[in-house]
Amino acid sequence: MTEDKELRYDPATIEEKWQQRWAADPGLYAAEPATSSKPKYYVLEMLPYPSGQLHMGHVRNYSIGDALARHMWMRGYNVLHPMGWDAFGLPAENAALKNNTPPRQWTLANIAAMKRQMQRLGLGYDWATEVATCLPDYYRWNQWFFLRMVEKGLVYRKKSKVNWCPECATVLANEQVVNGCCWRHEDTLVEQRDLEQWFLRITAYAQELLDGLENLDGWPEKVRTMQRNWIGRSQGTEVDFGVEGGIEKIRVFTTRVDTIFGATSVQLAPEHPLVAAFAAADPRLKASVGELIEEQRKAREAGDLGVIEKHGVPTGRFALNPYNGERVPIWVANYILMDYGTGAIMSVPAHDERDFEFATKYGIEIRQVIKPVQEEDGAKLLPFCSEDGVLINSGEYNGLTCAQAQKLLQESAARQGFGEARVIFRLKDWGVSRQRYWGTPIPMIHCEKDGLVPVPDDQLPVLLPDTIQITQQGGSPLSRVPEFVHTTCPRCGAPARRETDTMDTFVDSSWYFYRYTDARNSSLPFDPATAQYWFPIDQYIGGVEHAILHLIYSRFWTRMMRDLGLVKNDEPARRLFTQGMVIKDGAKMSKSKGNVVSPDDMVARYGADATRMYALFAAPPDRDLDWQEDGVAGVSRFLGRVWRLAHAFEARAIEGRGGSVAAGNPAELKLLRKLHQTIAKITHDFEGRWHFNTCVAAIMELVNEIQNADPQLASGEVSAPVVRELLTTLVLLLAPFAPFLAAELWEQLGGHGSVLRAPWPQCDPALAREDEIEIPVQINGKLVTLVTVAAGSENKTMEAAALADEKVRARTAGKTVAKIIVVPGRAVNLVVK
RNA sequence: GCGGAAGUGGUGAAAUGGCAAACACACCAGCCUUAGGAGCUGGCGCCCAAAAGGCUUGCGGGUUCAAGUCCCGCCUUCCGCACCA
Repeated sequence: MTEDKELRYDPATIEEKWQQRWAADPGLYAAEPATSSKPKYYVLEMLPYPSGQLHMGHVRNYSIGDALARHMWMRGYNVLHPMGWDAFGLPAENAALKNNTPPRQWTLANIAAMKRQMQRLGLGYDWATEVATCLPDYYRWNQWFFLRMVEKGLVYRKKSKVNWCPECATVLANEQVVNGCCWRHEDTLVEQRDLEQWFLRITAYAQELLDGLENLDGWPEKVRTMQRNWIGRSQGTEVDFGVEGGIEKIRVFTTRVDTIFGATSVQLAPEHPLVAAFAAADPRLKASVGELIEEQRKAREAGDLGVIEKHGVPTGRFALNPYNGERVPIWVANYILMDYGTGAIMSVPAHDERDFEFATKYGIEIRQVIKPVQEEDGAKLLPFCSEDGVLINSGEYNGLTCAQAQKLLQESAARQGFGEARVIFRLKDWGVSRQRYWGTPIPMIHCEKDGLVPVPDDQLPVLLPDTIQITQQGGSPLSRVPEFVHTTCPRCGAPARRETDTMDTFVDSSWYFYRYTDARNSSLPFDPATAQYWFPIDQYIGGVEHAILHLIYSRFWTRMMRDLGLVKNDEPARRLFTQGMVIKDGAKMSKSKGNVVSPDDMVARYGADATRMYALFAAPPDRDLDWQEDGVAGVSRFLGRVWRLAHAFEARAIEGRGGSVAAGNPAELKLLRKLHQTIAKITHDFEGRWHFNTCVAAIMELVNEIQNADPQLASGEVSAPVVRELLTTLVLLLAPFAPFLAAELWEQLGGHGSVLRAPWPQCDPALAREDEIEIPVQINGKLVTLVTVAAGSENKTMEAAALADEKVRARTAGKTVAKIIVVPGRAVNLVVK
């Protein structure tokens, strides 16, 4: 192939040209209305936070989604492929402080910059449905949903613990607490404060969210497991212990009521209300409890520093076991959590590891009440925590199995009114209050006379005031905007105050994908019929870091909307794909490590096609991807080869237009066979395996093969129609991965219309089929030689060919062939003695 | 500690239980030259001077005619969860 200036692959020029063409044709990536006769396909990538810069993780995420969307378009689907911005959140306020730029302005500028980057990458989104969650058009529906949930009893207010930085005088999110200190004031310890917070009753759906996971077989097992653990269903019994010399009861939760005759103490969480009551009359107890609370607080802040040493104090009071009246001491312990179960347990050291540890430390009696079914000699007997045993030392329950005893003890408690069977969840209600400016105002009004009054629908949206000075002062910034705060009570008309907290930004992302289906609706969040057409999402793609929060909130929100009659589906997404991280030099890209690769840089050096294609080629999409710039250069060189190949034979390809494609000689057959094998491979991968790395490799193999046949293509041995078929099909196969180059070559080869609407090539199995195959011959499982037989040969033929081989004969001479295994079309193995 | 994923050349990786290392990157040798981040040809797991041959998918067992792939045990790395009663 001769080198020529005009023949040099110049991605910048090509990509610039097509970016402009696509921008001028907004219908290209637009979905058809629900009346379309085509089958629908909704492919969605998680919307980004508009930080102002795409990172490589985004590029990878969107390259996967875009390849899929383009493929589905070519397969004739009505594709919805939208994009938007998760545009509320604290960084905008921090930027405002730092640069004195209003959050709104900062955010919108970032959105514009990132949108440009996406367009530069050639991502095929329908920008007509673009959503930015910080705009009133969007967040008014957050408020609308909030009001609907108020009506349904799914919203309530309660005091709750929050992270509080005394220096900033504001609430911090958990992720803003670093080593127990404020992220902006490294020497300032974060306090736990009780604040009135708004909660959404996600726990009302706990069981349903758990059950729904069973049917989500299009989701990774990993994500389902994480959600199952997060929801944390636990089945057990609540039992009331009496307090000696008092009328109070201590309600404990236990999953092992069968061990209750082994309860030798009752343990209370340091923040249990009864502890405060006991401590009121006992200054020493009060001081000790203060320590326990402090230990728990530290452990909570330390996060993953591990389990703290168990520590407790006796209260000097006694509890009464309701089953037998036994008197056991009441302790307060730092390993009991107030916000799980009832904040109190019965401690059974013989059959619980933690209780065992505690009782050993403090010399509390350890009384065995379960005898293992199989006694193992030598094994340490206690604590014995399995349920595989029978009861002893348990009065009338002796001899029962654990399961039998649990049932009878529950029934007995219910009958006598001191307990009942209970299911509890680890999942807690969703605290959505944020004392921040840049979020959705919570649409409630505080009236002295009427209390909490919802803002009427016709007064929505409650607009976020634009003119606000962001400062480091404490409390909700909105509380310092008088014109926002002062209003009148919708009920009585008296002067009243608006709620000044804003909503957690996870509210925004819980339902944004519904808005895409009807993004400009001004009377409802979206049209239910349109949503019903598009939902559930056929393929959702994003990082596994959202496995819990975003994806569980979304599942909750969908069910909540279902109960409002807005949607019919229970689940938002049929299939979920979690792509791997992009790493460099073995570590996650981060500013502090200085190993960040900028997408702009890659695009400027190698072009968008090469950058995207490398992101798909370097690893299977679900695995972590190690970014190596040499690899991008390699993909760019490959695209250059495609470019030159197409140009070298452009004239012949055009000449071949309309001619009949047939394999008239061995050279043509060889090329067409490879072509159809490649079609089959890539088509198959799009149907589920998604190994786009091997798809790109297959295209490279095809190009290598065509290039090797360069002389035959040039000489005319390969006919013009076959040349055309090879090149145009190559372009079609490339289109989901390198859309710019594909569009350019499609045009140059005289393809009709947009390559995006060209039909995806069909594999002709007859052409793809090899007529001769090489099969391995093994002796006792070890490879000896390869023999060539006709494809589809009988076992007998394969066996004969193997036995006729010289090497085989040499090695079997004088020995007995005991057995011959023929794997049809695959292998022959001789068992020789 | 519990749960999950993974461990294959110098590197990224490939391989429906049937030829381990496809496709690339890097490297080496050569060619070409308009000297480019270009193109072309060839080589490239390990042992052996080479050939012949042998060895090789974290380690150890097993199943099988046949194991990177299935089973059991162990080691390492990464990711979740972690006093949840």
